[in-house]
Amino acid sequence: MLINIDYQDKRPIYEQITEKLQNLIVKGVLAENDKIPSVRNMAIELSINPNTIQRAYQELERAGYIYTVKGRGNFVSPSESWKKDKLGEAMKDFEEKVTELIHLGVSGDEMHRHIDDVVKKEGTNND
Amino acid sequence: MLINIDYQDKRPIYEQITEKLQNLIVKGVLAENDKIPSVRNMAIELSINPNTIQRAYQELERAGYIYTVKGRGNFVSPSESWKKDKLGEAMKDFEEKVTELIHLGVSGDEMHRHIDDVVKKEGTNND
DNA sequence: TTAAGTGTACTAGATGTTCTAGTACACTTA
DNA sequence: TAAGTGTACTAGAACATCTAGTACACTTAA
Repeated sequence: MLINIDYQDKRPIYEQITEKLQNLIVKGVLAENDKIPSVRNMAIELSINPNTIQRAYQELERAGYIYTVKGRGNFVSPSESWKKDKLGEAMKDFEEKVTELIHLGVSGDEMHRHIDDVVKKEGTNND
Repeated sequence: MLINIDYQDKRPIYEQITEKLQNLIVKGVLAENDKIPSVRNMAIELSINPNTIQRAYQELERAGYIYTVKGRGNFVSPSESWKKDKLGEAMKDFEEKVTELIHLGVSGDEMHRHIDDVVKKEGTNND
């Protein structure tokens, strides 16, 4: 089971699928040009309507994370097509969070320490 | 006009109001025990239904940002009642963003520099 | 006491989104 | 040709959002 749906989550199903596949791609779990499950297979696997999967795949294609070949299936795009956008977004979110933490009284030093912790943890886990 | 509504925004109106008032409180624009506009006044000011404002205020009260006195109005809660929760949330989001940036190939040093930039900028602007 | 302003609760209905259901068609591959 | 694929369309159920209107209890000040 590649992904799973949280029915407690208030967000629409297609958005959950979009986000989870995006994460798998960004984190490298799904490699470039990997084939992802077909609309129909994924629908059966998750017990939801194929149209809902299709919508998720359309969003992913629009955002550059996958590309579609009619009659063959959907495949993971090379990172060049999404990395730049994703990086811009993530950097903006990052700065917003830093601003928020400052207003909540967190010092720059404390944030520096947290970053080092995460870097150390992530460095040992993967890649 | 304390806040304004973005009708292009896909999120519901009551959520926009909740978020914007939350920001005003966190950033200290609205001080502790300040009275915020009444449900009816805010509804007139924003040209929307009073019920929608009421819902936003209910969310804010539930989250501890304001307190309600029947017959008198709504007031900004002292920061003790929300600061801890908000800090926990913000710290979790922060670490998630750091993780994401690592996967996108951003180094810890680069993040450190960004933090210092934001700290410098925010330090000169307010408080 | 009275009037104005406040929060709260409720019903009803319009609107838009999400999701399902079903069907159909064009393409690729074996 | 058959199986598997993406795509497009209509129709309707279910749900959340928002508006509209009404009513009631409370606080404050005239």
